[in-house]
Amino acid sequence: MLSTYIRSLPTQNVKYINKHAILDLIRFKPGGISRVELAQRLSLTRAAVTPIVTDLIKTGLILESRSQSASSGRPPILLEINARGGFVAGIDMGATHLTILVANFAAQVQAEKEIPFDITKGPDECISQTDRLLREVLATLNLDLKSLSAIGVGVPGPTVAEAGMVLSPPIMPGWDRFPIRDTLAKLWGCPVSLNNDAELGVLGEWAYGAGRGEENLAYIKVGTGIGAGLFIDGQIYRGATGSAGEIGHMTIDENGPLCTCGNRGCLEAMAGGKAIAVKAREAIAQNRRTQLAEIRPPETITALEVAKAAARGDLVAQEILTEAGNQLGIAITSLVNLFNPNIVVVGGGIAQTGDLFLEPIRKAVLKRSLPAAAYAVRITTALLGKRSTCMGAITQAISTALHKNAE
Amino acid sequence: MLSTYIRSLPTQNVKYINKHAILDLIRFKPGGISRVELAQRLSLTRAAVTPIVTDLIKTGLILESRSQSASSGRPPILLEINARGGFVAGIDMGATHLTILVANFAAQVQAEKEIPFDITKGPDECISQTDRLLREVLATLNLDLKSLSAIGVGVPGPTVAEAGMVLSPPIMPGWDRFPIRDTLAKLWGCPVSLNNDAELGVLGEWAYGAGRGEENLAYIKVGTGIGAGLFIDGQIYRGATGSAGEIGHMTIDENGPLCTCGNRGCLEAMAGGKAIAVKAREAIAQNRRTQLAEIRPPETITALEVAKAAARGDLVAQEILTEAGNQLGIAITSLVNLFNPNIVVVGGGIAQTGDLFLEPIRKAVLKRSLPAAAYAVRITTALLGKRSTCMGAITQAISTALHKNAE
DNA sequence: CCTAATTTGTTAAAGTGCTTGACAAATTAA
DNA sequence: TTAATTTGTCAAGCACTTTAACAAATTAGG
Repeated sequence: MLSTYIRSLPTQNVKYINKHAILDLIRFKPGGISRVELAQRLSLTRAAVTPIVTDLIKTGLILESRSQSASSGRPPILLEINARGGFVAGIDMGATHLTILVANFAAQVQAEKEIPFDITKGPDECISQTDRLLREVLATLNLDLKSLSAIGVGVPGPTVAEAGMVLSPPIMPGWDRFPIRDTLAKLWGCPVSLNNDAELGVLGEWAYGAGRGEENLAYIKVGTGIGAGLFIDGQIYRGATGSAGEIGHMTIDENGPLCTCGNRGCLEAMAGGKAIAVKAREAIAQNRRTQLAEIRPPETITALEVAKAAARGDLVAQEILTEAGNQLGIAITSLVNLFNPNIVVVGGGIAQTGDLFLEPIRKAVLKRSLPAAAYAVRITTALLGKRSTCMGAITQAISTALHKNAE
Repeated sequence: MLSTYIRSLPTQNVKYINKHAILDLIRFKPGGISRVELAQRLSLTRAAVTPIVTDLIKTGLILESRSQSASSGRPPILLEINARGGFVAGIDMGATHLTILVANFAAQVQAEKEIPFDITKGPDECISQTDRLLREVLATLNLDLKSLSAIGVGVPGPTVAEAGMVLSPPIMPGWDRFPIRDTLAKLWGCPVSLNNDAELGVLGEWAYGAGRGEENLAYIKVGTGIGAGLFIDGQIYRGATGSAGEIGHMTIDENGPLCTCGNRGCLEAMAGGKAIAVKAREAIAQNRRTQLAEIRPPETITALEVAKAAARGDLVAQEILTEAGNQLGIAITSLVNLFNPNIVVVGGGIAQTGDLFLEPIRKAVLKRSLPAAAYAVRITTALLGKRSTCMGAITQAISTALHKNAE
């Protein structure tokens, strides 16, 4: 039992809670769900579900759709989110790229744009660049800002979601305590939510990706930095100060290379995007035979190009990736031992190389984790690819929009 | 928002839920709590609390007690658990020690006994030994098994709480899938709950120890093995298969000493009780000047004696503990970065050395963790000392007893 | 010492929103 | 066509809350 549910139920809220539970169940059930199934899943009676559903239909949030009857008996009426209810935007402000997605309330992507970006240029320039791109994307759909019901934003730093800002971010100079959410909300005139990119990554993969419906999942974002997002029991887990999942500065080798954080042998300094690029340049300097040597000047080599070369069969590139995968595997082992998740989703540009990168991770976990945890965990690449964070932002935004409209 | 509370509220249950929430709030508020405060904390009205409290008093689960009025106005009537409601037992089956506590429903310890123990002797012998000790403890109180309402048991291995057994435990040969809970429940004729010792450790420290009322806490048990228990949002966090918190086999040094699990440089192999004893023997073999050399034969030196010698000022012993603390610090850093807890409670025999062991841990965390997480986390020794696990078992048992009586 | 102010706890009426049980609707099977 | 089956709706009843008024027990102040 160990209840400790210091949680109560004023009757005022019970319809509210049931209504939102029904709404979420409809949202995250692909292909629609009937009233009967809603009742079963929520331990309610059909009679209790009916008026709530009627209410949601009247508000225009959900729609009825016919279904092919599977068994005998009256065929169920399927319920699904009204895609035409409105639009939301999801924005991924990465370290080196800015991605914006516009989707409808059913999370169907309507338009997408990505441009190079430099988060270190600070709030002023970055925000005006983001503003321009958002307007551009909207223009392609003949929409304007007024047609957006909510916007979700992801940034590569530890966020305080309630305050809408980042706190001492290692790779976002100039952004510390800048009121990001409020500035954007004022600029765009609609509700904005701000979250860490890895946190949104888990949310996206949980809602529409590889971790659909899992109870405990971790999302590892391998980019310039390395971060993890944790999802526990239907919620993003943020920890005491919102910095949970900071896997990037886990010590892998006490005598390893110097990290930007001042310590030695951090995961990020050994297997992050920059580290991979550095290793490629070192290989070239050692005159090793690799396609990467053709890139001129060598300073422009990025981790993504190493990944592409590896996919084409370049042995040196493959070796570099395997090594990085192995080191990431050590960190993920710790995560698996501590968190014991159902699934670990690896995302970020490099992860799209697939098994080449994943196999060393799987091997490390199988070798080092407790058997019970190691056999239970599935390790896969992000189903949403580089869109994980954006889709998480969109999930957030749709949450805001739907639950506001449901009152 | 990000509700995703796929949780519903049939009205049948609402009184049930409020009743149990009130009961738990009374349990875990030291010194009693008034109806008004209950109402405030649960967002209910006083009028809703009154009949529930009346009900609990009638059942004999709680009592009213006068309070000195603090401010003007009618003084509140404080409510507390009826200590005379009954008795429970908490049993800590450790690797080398067996501890049994008997307490009343207010978690006040009535009797305690500890004997040397060897979990590797398997279920048959261990259970009959435990049975004997329990009867002994009860005899000192003039009680018998019939007077116990519930019993909580902790074991040093990964448990499946619902099944009441352990799964592939590394240090419990012969116990794999043995129906521990059901065997004991039949033997003793009362409800038994089975949990991992570190999990019960967090629960104990959260309920009555150093982590009282914290939202996120981790308890690190340093004994023969090293394990962590995680407490999140009012609940023990168990993960997908119940093996969350397995910190003992985190890799600290890829080239370190061989661990019983087959890998190299696991935390347990470097900073666990056995590793500390081995280091002490090595120091003696090197003829270093230490009080530990007086122990004959050297094979009998234990980690606890190293800790005692360190407390008396023995420099070699202090050096060994500092080194272990440093290595534990590396692992705790990973935990802090991943979990971002409010507090980390270090327990187990060695931890009682206090700051000598804790300072290197604090230093490592401050140096290596993200500033936001490092400054937020408090690192302390277990307030309940070696009783943490037993008190967790008692907390469990009282939960079972109270919530069953409340229907 | 007495009254006002304040806070706690109780009670009855009203209201919310569930369940129960009966029934209508829409299909397949025979 | 009828029976069986399953889905969805409706009205009555009921559980449990809130609202609002009041009783109780104290302190503060004249």
